[in-house]
Amino acid sequence: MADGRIDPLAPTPPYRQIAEILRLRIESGQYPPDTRIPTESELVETFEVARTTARRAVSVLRDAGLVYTVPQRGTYVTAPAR
Amino acid sequence: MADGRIDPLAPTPPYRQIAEILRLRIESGQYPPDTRIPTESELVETFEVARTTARRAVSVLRDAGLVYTVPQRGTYVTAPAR
DNA sequence: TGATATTTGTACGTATGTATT
DNA sequence: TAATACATACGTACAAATATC
Repeated sequence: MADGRIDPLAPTPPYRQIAEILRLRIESGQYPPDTRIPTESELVETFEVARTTARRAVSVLRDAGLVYTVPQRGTYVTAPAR
Repeated sequence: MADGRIDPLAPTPPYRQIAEILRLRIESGQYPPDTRIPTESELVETFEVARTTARRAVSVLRDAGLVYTVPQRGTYVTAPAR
């Protein structure tokens, strides 16, 4: 599940699969620092999950310090410390 | 809202109010280390909130390291480092 | 000025799975 | 065989702030 799709039946729950996919995109530079990652609605459409699940995936990245969320704006990739 | 009840209309959301109440109980010794705090169902009944909200309150304490959850057992007060 | 759309925040209810007691 | 308890997921609704027209 290296990219694009998740497996709803896999032992790893969808929210973690999505978090992992997004994490890979961040670390690969596909989502550069301070750029916005997909909105919750976009994640819902892309991965065909409920918004709750999409939000939870994002919260994993936020807890990990990989992204930061600006209310009413979006979620952005954390710029590395310099 | 020092104890017992929450205000669903207060600017501080219910899940944070509940977390704060539980935190006060822990820090006051009402819930000693390694004892179990109320179950999700008990929190639902006590504070009259949805289970999701009760879970969320507990997750705040868990993230803060104040409690630890044992799946299928319950959530317990973290013993202080010695 | 006003209306609309977008996006996140919060909360509700419900269902199923899994593990323990 | 229940009953208990947490984990995950679904869908839904409304609020608040922002952006856009």
